[in-house]
Amino acid sequence: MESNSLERRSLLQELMLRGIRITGQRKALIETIQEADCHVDAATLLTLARKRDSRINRATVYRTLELLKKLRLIDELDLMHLNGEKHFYEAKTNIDHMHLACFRCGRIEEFTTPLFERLKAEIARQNGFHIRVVRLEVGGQCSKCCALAKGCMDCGEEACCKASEKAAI
Amino acid sequence: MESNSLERRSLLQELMLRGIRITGQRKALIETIQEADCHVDAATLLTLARKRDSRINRATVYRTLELLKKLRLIDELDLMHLNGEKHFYEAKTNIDHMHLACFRCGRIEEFTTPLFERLKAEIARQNGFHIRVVRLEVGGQCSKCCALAKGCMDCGEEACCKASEKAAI
DNA sequence: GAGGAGTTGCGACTTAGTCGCAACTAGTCG
DNA sequence: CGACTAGTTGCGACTAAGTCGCAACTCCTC
Repeated sequence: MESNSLERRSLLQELMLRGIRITGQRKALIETIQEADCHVDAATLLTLARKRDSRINRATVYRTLELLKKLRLIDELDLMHLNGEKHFYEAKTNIDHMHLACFRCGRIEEFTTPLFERLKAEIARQNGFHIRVVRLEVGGQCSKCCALAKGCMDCGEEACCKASEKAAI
Repeated sequence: MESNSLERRSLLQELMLRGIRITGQRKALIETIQEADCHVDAATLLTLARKRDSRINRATVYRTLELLKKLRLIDELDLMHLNGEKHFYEAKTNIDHMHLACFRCGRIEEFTTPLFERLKAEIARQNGFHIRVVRLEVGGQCSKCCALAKGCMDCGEEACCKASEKAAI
């Protein structure tokens, strides 16, 4: 049975299943990541998690993120450096998805298509590569901004969104 | 006519065509990027470029990379943070390609397939998104390392490469 | 060859992320 | 229950990537 919506797993449960020690700090951090409505960076995560457990230290944030990354429970993103050099984190979803970052309004869209899975399969097959993590990030201009600007910001005057429509046929 | 090999353009020529001033520093940096046989990070780029023009300053490296990125003449990569937090740069190719980073031996493979272009087209069409940059990075274990290790490092004892083969059918 | 817009070097600064070590604690075992 | 200990944390100092303002310089045009 397939679902089109992205499901995120319960990180805490996964940790316990793997026999990893649950500390107050880890609990607070994980809950913060899971209940955040958007992608959080390390600094924001620290601030938010401190509301749950004021003891949390910056080093613990990085160490916990490292742990969760290694266990493949979270994904690390750059979001095309829309907001400087920081990294963003999100709980992994049942199927991989890509991120579309609008350089104009800064909005991040998540998108998934069966083609992505097919592409991954082809990568694995053609290169004999065992895939552990995939990161597909797209930067450009979202549909709303294209409509607003009647074309694309970075191409100057030209209505280059039309070109991309053509290319999509 | 399609070619399967990745062609990189002459960055210097592109700059001139766009009426951008060619300075000694920019020339040295661009030549360094184009003649590097692998992906270079900012610090390495500085060191290498100084062999051509000793005046070059660190700030100029970052400013030039920024310029080339904005003009879409180079791509910026993380290579899955295989080597810490630095970014890597390469001259854009005629068709987009993805990077496969082996967590075991550290090798970077470049890979291209028509499926990637189809995926980009689908992203553009389904979301009305005008794509400016795409970055697809894959981390895992390359075929050589899978063969050597008779399975996959990060899955422990299990021969998880077989699982990925199965998934690729 | 002169003029000026654009570029650069310098150096101080910011911010992300790391590390060693002593103190603490979650979970286990008796 | 209470003690034990491997694993985790806080602290604080550190590294490394990247940025910025400003004065000096230089590429390009005329």
